[in-house]
Formats: sequence, C-alpha cells, structure tokens
Amino acid sequence: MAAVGAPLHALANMAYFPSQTGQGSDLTYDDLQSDQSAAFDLSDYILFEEGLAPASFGQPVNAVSPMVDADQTASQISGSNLTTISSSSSSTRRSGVLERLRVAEGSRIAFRTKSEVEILNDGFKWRKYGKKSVKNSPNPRNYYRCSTEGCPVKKRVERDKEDPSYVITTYEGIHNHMSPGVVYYTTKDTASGRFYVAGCELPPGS
DNA sequence: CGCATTTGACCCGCGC
DNA sequence: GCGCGGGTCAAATGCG
Repeated sequence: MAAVGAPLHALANMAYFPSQTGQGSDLTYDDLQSDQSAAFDLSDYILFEEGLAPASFGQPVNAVSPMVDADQTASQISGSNLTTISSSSSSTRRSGVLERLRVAEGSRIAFRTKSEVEILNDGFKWRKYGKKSVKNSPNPRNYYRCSTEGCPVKKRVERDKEDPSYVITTYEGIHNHMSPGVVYYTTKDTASGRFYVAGCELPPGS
C-alpha cells in the first residue's frame, strides 16, 4: 500500500488539543446533524478541493480493488483535486467534500466525505471487525480497527442515509505509532492558542 | 500458509 | 424486568 500525501492521513489521525481540556463533549454524527451551527468546523484547517467530485460518479469506481493508494483513491473520489491541509491559511474554507466534523474529548472525530468508496486509504492499515445495520439508516455500518498491534484507534464507517454519495466516518482514538508515508502537520491557531496536530506525536522506538 | 474479511452470536447499556 | 439498539468477538472462509 504505501501511498503518500493524502490529507486523509491527517484526518485519520487528527488530534485536537484545546488550550485546556474539558471543552469537548462526546459527539457523534447525530450531534453533527442537530448541532451544526455550533459545531467545530475542521474545514478551517483541512481543506478539500472538491470541484469535480461529482465527476467521478457514474464511473466504475467500485470496480477498483478495495484497497488502493490514497492518491489513487483521492483521484477516484474527486477526480483529482482532493487534498490539502491548509496549515496556515484561513482564507477559503470548506468546499464541499468535507462537510462538517466534530472533535470530541477522547479524540473522536466524525465527518462526512463525499466518496463512492468507503474504504479510503488514510495511510493506516485497518482491519474490519464488525458490521452492523443501524436503526436510522438502511445502510450497514462497518467497524474497523487499526491493525497495528497496540494501537487503540477504531473507526466507524457508514453511508449517509440521506445522501448515499456521502460516507460518514468516525475516528476514535489517537494512533500510537507512525504510519509509513504519512505527512505530519502541526498547526497552531494563534488566536485561540490551540494546537491542531495531524499525525502522531509518539515516535516509534521511544 | 498466513492474513484479512465475513457474518452470526454474544454482551452491555439504556429506555420503557 | 424486558426489549431494543449498538458494539465487539470469534470461528469460518476466501484471497493473495
């Protein structure tokens, strides 16, 4: 697998450090929908250039092998322009793919991604350990766990019931290991003093 | 042959 | 106390 350079890496491992703990609550996708106005908007920090997203629809994306490099995946999803961490910019934000996400204490992140494939290669190796159909959605929900030994990170993937072209992904936990090919970013919002870290701060072998 | 995925069963917490 | 929904486990199967 390999693969480098996709923002998904960052997303998968995004850690959110409030200046002081205790401000996040445990929010999930349901919260996203009911609390959109007050939600923390990662789009401020992660920017997907959607643009052509719809262009890939109608194409046999699903025929592709379930595991592809992030770069490939990205291009299949958006048609090319998926990407970019705006680690310094605060200019344009949110262009569609990334709708809204919520960071909660305990490092739980939920966000919607416009994608036909649910298995986005975010740089980590995920092992599926469960599937479940949920009440509110006709679509099954899949449960993945980081296959790296000792890594507590879990992820939940399901399709948006309203709009099947979107995939709801929920990451839970912080990777305690590095992932090959991942680019790590650190951003500090000088205004709030918060640190936004995409990646893992725990070097292997330490 | 080894590993990841699949799928049903089991377990737990919550609400009624 | 019971039922429901959600989450995880684990044995079996398939694939590389």
